[in-house]
Amino acid sequence: MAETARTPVSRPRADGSPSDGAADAKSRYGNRPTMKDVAARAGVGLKTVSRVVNGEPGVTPDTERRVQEAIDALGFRRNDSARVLRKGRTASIGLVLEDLADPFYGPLSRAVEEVARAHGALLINGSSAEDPDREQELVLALCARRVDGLVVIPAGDDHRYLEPEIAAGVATVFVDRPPGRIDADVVLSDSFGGARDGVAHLIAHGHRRIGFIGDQPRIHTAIERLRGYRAAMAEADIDVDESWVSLGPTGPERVRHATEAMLTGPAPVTAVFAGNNRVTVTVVRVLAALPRPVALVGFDDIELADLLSPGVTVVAQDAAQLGRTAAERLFRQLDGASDAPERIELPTRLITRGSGELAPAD
Amino acid sequence: MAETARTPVSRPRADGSPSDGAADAKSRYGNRPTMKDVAARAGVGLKTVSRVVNGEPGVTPDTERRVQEAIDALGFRRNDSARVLRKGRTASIGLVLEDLADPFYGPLSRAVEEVARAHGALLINGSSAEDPDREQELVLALCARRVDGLVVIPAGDDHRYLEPEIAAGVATVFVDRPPGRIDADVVLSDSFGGARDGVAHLIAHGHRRIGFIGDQPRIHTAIERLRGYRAAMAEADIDVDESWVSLGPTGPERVRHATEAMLTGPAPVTAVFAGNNRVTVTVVRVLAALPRPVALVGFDDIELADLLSPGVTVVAQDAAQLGRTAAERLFRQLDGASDAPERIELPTRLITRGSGELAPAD
DNA sequence: TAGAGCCTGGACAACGTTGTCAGATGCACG
DNA sequence: CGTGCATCTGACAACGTTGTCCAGGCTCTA
Repeated sequence: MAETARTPVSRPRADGSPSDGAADAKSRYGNRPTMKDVAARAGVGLKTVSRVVNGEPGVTPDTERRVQEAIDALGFRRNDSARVLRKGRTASIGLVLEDLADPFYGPLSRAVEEVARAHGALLINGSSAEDPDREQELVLALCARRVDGLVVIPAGDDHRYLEPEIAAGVATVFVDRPPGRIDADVVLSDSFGGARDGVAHLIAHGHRRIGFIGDQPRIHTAIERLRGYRAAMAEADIDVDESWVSLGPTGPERVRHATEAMLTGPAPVTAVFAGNNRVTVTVVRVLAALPRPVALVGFDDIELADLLSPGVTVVAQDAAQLGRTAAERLFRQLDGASDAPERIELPTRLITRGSGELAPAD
Repeated sequence: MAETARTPVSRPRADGSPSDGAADAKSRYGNRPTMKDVAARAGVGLKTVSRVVNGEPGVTPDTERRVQEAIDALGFRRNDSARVLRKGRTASIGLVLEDLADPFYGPLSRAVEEVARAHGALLINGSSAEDPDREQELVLALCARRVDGLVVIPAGDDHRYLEPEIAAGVATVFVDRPPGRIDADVVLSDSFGGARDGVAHLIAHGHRRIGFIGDQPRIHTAIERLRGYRAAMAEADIDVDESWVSLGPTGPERVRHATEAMLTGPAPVTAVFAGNNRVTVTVVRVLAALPRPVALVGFDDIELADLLSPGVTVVAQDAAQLGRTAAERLFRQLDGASDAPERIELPTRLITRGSGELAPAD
């Protein structure tokens, strides 16, 4: 399976230097040349090299050429760590999300990256795996790196640990879910409204026994979407049988069981509202194996939803727009705007494809 | 759409300090406390604070408590930029890929992150958008940050620009595609073998006129998969009509036209081999609209492929394993291993779901 | 009780860069 | 030929941290 190439290549450490015991800082980046080295080689002062490297004015073309030659000859590259220490801005921002492998976060992450790039900043990101402790650990690690700003999709519900950081000037924007116990900018999708519209859509197609399967109640969007569900039901004067509602982890097993339970319970549902993309995927699988059709509306769009039969009707949110909006807000903070924290809510969009328009089976 | 919260919050810069003209370094991180400040407040020496912060031995419990109190009171957080400068290791690695929003790269990126996390490193990533210049720009920016190592999914085909960096000790591993004109570790999927198997599968089901739609010929995997296609055809003694082969950008329009062209050409194909996930999705859409069934095997698995009718038969590669292997190899380099560069090729897996087992329509 | 040895704590330099400021150089002009 | 000015250059300190090394106080034993 694994074939080894033959050609050897020059490696660092290949010389006789002691492998690790190097005491004080020497030969640490494999002896990278510094501006001092460049200056010595070019026969100029340190600051002149700095000027050339940073394109500052006040260097004669001839001097500049000499410096440039020395840079090329030595393979010099400016050490941005030192630069950061001196200048105080790192030109990097941190993104903490739940799981990079979740297709919902790919476009969001990419959008944040694009905005960062437009502002000349790099993106450092990490996944919290929906674990509040890990979220905090990650956020604080990013703060220690002195990222200029943070975009956070919170896993926890208490962000007071961020207060000293924000006070110290770390720009912070929350996305997808609001922060807990602190006041900060946040960009959300309209979970409540989206869920209410989706459920109302099912009701409009004749359903009255409608199930709701959502994420863990710890998570803000789960609660909001459930609230939307209840609002739609109440508006239609339908009493919600609590066996129709299930919140919990979004792993396939739990969702499968929950779905099957409400399909076979005392008051079996004729339609299901799925609380997010992961739930939707599992519910689609369960429903596909059933003899009778059950209507479905899912929160979040999913790829290929249009090609299933029936196509999956969804309440779509624009992940890229969420990321873009948050990042832009972040850079506005960094550019010195000191508006009061704002809560921005983006609308959702109902996309009908068939599964939500099925009539009740009974 | 956007409702504004009322509550104001303490902002940095809210004080009377001049907004920007601050000359030399002062009040840059919003006046973050340093170890010196902590030391002064606790009435101890600078180094003692350092010891407490880093959990080094040699501090009496009483002193430690005093220091810890000062830290909490001031909201001190160690400045890792300075630490990096002093220590020479940044405990961060860079990941350059094509597009974070592509579902193929989500799990890969996540796997790299997990390995990095296990080694106490942060992940900085960026998208090259399949542009060689942008790849180089990103890679060099990461090198300037002094990342300890790089995982690169190359967009370009000449990586000599990395030679000085590698020589200077930046660990480097390429993934998914091999580097150009330099020798370095690389972790690949077996594109050739996978494509050959997939096409052979179609041939085994009676197809002889088989189309191949792939990515741009600049991209290594596209070439390898095409080579696999040709190998399978040759093994079955089938002459390839060049109208059956199409390489190019993987946007929906191009792929749609290419597919339609080979379905209606002089020697219309009865089956299509799709060169990657994006191509597959578009081809599925085109084929779904056709009256007669056309067989399809795609490279890369896609979500919900099992729920389409017919299910989509694919040659699956394990993106997470790709990322994990590369990252582990990277950290082995960082731990001082100085093996010769290796080329690791991971096997692919044919997953039959229906679309690849359709008989030829004519 | 004196000496040896251990433990704790702190002064200091260094990491590589950039801002400040003063010195050096060259040129034009009187 | 000397002065004044503008331009170019470099010495130096500082950013916040950690490694080295030594001083002082303590305990323990002979």
